[in-house]
This record gives sequence, structure tokens and C-alpha cells, in this order.
Amino acid sequence: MARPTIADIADRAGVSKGAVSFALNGRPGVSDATRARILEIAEQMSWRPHSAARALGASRVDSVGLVIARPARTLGVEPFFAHLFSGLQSGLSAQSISLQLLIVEDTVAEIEVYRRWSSEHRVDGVILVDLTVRDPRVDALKALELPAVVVGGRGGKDALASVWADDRDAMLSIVEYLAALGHRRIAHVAGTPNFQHTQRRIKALRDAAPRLGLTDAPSLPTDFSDAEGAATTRKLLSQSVRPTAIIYDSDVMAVAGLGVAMEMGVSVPGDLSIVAFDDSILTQLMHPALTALSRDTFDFGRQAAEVLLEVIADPSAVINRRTADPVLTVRESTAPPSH
Amino acid sequence: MARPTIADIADRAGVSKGAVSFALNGRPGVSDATRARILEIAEQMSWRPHSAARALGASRVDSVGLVIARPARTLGVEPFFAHLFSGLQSGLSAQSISLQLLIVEDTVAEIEVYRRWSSEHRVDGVILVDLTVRDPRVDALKALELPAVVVGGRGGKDALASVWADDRDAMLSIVEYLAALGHRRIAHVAGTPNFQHTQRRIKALRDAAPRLGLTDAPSLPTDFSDAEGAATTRKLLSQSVRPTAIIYDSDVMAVAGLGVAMEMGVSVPGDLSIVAFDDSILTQLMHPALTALSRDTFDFGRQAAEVLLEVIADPSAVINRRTADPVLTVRESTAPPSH
DNA sequence: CTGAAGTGATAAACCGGTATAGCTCCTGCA
DNA sequence: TGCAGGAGCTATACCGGTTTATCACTTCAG
Repeated sequence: MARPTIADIADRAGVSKGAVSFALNGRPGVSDATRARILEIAEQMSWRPHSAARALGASRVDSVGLVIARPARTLGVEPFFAHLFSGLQSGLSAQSISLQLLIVEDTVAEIEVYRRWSSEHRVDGVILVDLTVRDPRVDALKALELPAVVVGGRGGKDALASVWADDRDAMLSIVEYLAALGHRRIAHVAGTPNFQHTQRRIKALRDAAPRLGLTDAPSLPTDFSDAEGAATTRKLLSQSVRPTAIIYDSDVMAVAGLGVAMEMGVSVPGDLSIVAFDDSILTQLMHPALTALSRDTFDFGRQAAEVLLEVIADPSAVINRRTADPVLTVRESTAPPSH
Repeated sequence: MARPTIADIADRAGVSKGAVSFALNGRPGVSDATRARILEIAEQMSWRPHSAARALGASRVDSVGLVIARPARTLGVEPFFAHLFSGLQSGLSAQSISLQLLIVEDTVAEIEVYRRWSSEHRVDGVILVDLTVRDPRVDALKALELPAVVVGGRGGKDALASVWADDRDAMLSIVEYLAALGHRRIAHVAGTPNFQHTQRRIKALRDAAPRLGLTDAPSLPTDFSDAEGAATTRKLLSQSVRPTAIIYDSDVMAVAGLGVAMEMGVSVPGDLSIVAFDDSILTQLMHPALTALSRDTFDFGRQAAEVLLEVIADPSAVINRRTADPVLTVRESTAPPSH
């Protein structure tokens, strides 16, 4: 028999469909002996529940969704998403819940996907990334009553659950390290300013500047692309008074910046120190290898999965979990300033 | 009303559930007038089919799967998968079929996933990547009778459908280009030899060597990692008679190789030309930017999606579609040999 | 004028599970 | 001895669609 159903098992065991359902789901209603017999028969017939049938009856589909709103071109090189995805998967696999991934162009399309998923009952919940300052997705999800967890940003008061790392502390650890090396002119090639984490990093740097005696600490916004990262670096290094260190908001931009420095004959780390937010193979492949802030993105994903499952189980729960602080991995791209 | 069902629509339109189903699926059984009325009401109530209900009734789930068997660590930087994924998605979105992604450790786990997906009816078909020489997945999928399409390798006689590019021609275009520049000692840092495409590249190089007058054309196997790419490069450049050009089977390895060359004081492209199979931001970020073989991976994905849908519609169909040939993008890492 | 074929619709079965009401014993306690 | 209560199980409704059998009513050919 190709694909046995619980009716087949019930026949074979000489019991009713209901009894089989009870037995297979580990709930009371059958004796231990009967349960064991049913389980054995099911095993022997290699029965597996039909996901659609279960979804229809139990009104949950054992599937969650992740939508990423970025052009595919820039996606590939960023290990962040691959690691996050693996972590999510690992956190979900225990309950054999599947993960749906969708890449879209922008937030409008993203919300449209949530709407569709919700009305088609395709997912039990979703994971949100790249939270912006007044993010329209939060309200949209609230309205849809679709369980959700924000990764890398705080959901806010009576808003969505979240799993976040402290971007402020992370930025401080970088700046303090550079200041301790003797740097006083530190520039920050930031990401898109409407991302919450970008804002928090900018503010952290601005706040720390006076205390650390930094004479100049500008944050320059970009769109996270390698092109703008390079252009901004070029501008910074063309000034009469150059920064002695640059902090980049992503590894891709840091690599692009390193290229510009080499091209302009600015030696790294001799004339310029470089630090990247986000670590990856990319930073390690470079010469010199880049000092970078390492986050355990995999664990991040796993925790997000856990929180999402809790929220799905109890939609009224508001969980804001803080993850382990990222650590600075010092490599070859940072040194005391030469002058 | 929160989530209307076809019963609600039927009520409102004063017809039966069956009529509504016919109307919404564009099949005969209702008059044009009635159909229009039903469609309007459905639109107005913003009805969307419940995916599980439809799956149960129609015995298709409108979802296909992609399993990637690679450690997550190496996955992130390779834009190949992100682009392939986007392409697949784009090819599937027309029929609003969703795409399930799963990352696993090895092929054994991958087959296990297919088995589970099949028995739980979670997908209508799957896409296979990284085909090996005597790939156990092919037989497994045949046995499961799960529609599948192989990307980047030929399914083989009465085997699976496939979408493939000609790796042989690709390798030839690279070697001929290098030979035309004057190179005679060309090395090939290959991938895992049990991948079909790796084998085809190795064979193409070996076949072309005599014709092009290459004095030496070794193919050295690696595991595709940056570490082995670097180590192999180091070995090649430490020989008394060095190759004047190296072809790498992936962009990541090429970047690692470039790093080794710089470190050893071998100038690129002065003393050594470098070519990468697979193009990406990575190759463009380098200094010098790497000459690379560009494939339209997005289109690759889209075509794979099309073929898969055909195979799902008619499982007896055997389709082997050849895609556009990859083209060599010449950048700064290749030049005539200095001696 | 009659019978056959076609059109437009309905009612009901069905897909494979889950949830629930109810039935039959058996046990324990008054 | 009688009865409440619980354990163990069955029968059945239900989830929201699709599919099939059937039927009433036209229309058209013979």
C-alpha cells in the first residue's frame, strides 16, 4: 500500500479512526497496550500524517515564513541571512515545522505577502528582519493577527515579540577599542538611516565621542551597497584631514572600502584602521584580514524560532529576548594611528 | 466577516458550493453571467482559498521544495544559491506556487527530507542541485515518484528532467582565451571530483590541452572551501616552474587564491592570471577585479521552475533543457604572461 | 411530436485528519 | 445492591475545499 491513512491503520489494528488519532498524538483516550500496538502498526506501515489534512483539522499548518525585502543581487554575498536561516531552521526542526522563504523587492510587496499568507492559511507565524523606525509592517501584522517576531530590533511597547542584540553596546565596544589604540578621528560609514539598528549605532557613536575625546566622529549614511560604501570611503579619504579609522556597518561595505584605500595608496592598517560590523568568510578572505564584530547569527535565528513558537502557542504573550552580546574579533586591519 | 469560505460566497450568491468552486476555477458548469456574479462577490469579500483545504481536495499543495546539502558556513557567500532561488521563485510566482527551502548537512539527510516531504504531501516536486556522478538521490526520487528537475547536470537517460548549461564549452572558452593570450602552463583548481560538472570541466581541459599546445594543464581537486583553494594555490605557486594562469572552480576559491598570490609577492595579472568560474559581487570587489565566467543564474532558476511545473503536470514527460551558454567577463586579473 | 443530446445547476460524497458526544464496561464506595 | 465515576473506545460531525452523480430544463434532429 503506497500511502497509508489512519483509516488503514485503524482497520489493521481493529480499532476506530479516533483511537488511532489519540494514540498517534500521545493524548489520553486509549490504553497503553492499544497505543503501543497502534504505534507499531503505524511504524510498520511507515505512516506519516498528511500535512494538509492535519492543517485543515487542527487549523495550524506547522509552517512559518520569512520574507526578505532586498534586491536579490545584494543578498547573495551577505552570510547574515544564510546563517539566520539555518538557525531558524534548527530551532524549528525539533517540532518539524517547516520554513517558507520569500525574497521580494520592497516592504509594500512584503506586506502583500503577509496578507496572502494569512488569508490562505499558509503559515502560522512570521519572522521580521530589518525593522525600520516607524515600520508599517508592525501594524499590518497586528491587524492580520498573524503571530510574529522581530529579529534584531525591539518590537516596542505592546507591539510584536522580538529577539535583539544591543547595537549600542556593540558600537561602543568598537569605538572604545579604537580610542584605546589612540584613534581620535573615527568615521562611520553607516547603513540606511531608517533602519532602527543603524540609528542606534549612529547615536551610540555620537554619545561616546566627547567622553573618548574624539575630535571628529561623523556618521555617513549609505544604502548598504558596495558601491556607496566605496564612494563614501573615497570621499572620506580625499579630505585634507583624513579619519584614521573607519567603521563600516556591513562586511560588504568594509571590503569595498578596503579596496578604495588600497587603490588610493592608503595603507591598511598603517594609515587607516578598518572595522566591520558583521563577520563572515568575506572579512577573513581579505588581505589584510578585517577586524570585525562577530555575532552568533545562527544562535540568533534559533532563539527567534523559539520565541516565535511561544508566540504562536500563546498569541497574547509579549516576549522581548536579548541575545548574547556580539564580540569584537581583532584581525590585521586595525593598529594604532601613525600620526 | 473575517475569513470567508466558499460556503459564504455560495450563500450570498444564492447558489451551491459546487457552482462557486466551478466559477472560481474557471471550469465549465456555470453560465457566464453566474460566473461573473460569483467572481465579483468573491472579490468583494476578498476571498482567498484555504491552502490546506485545496490541497486536501485537489491532492496538490502548490508548493515545491529545494534542499541544499552544504554546511551553512560556506553557503552565505555564494551568490549562486540566492540568485537561483530568486529565479525559481520568479518562475513559480505566476502560478502562485510557493517554494520551500531547506539546508541540510549531507545527501543522506537530503534524501530523508524528500522521503518525509513525499509522505507528508508537503511538496508537489523538488529541484536538485549539485548532482554527483552516481547520485543516489536520482533513484530515491524515482522510487518516491516525486517529480523533480536537476539543475546544472543532465538527468540522464530515462531519468529525471534537467536544466543544464554546457560546462564543457564554458571551460573551453576560458582555456582558449588564456591560450590566445599566450599562456601555456595553465592550472585548474577544481571542486569536488564527484560532482558531475567538475568532472566535465576537468575532462574539457584535458582534451583541449594538446590542441592548444599547453605544456602542463593539471586539475587539482578541492572541497570548494576557501581554505583548500588557498592551500592548493600555495602549492602551485611554490613549484619551481609555476603556472602562468590558474582557473578556479568557484569565485570564493579564486578570491582566496588571489590573496595567496599577493601574500607570496606574485603579482596579478603580471606574473599570474586568474579566472573564476561563477561571477558575483565578490569578484568585482577585488583588486584587481577578477575575470570570471558569468552565468545567468536567475534565468537558470526561472527555467528550472518552468520545467518542474511541466513535469508536475505530466510526470511522464522527460525534459532536458539546455540554457544559454555562460560568457566570459574579462576584467583586470588576466593578461599575457610575462615570460 | 417524440427522443436524444446538451446546458446549468444542485446535492452529496470525498480528501485525511481532529474534536467531541456518547456508549459500554469495570471499579470503588456507601 | 445500587450507583457514581472514570477508563477505553466508537461513531460522527467537522475543517474548506474539489469532484461526481443526478436532475430539470432547453434545444434540436428525425
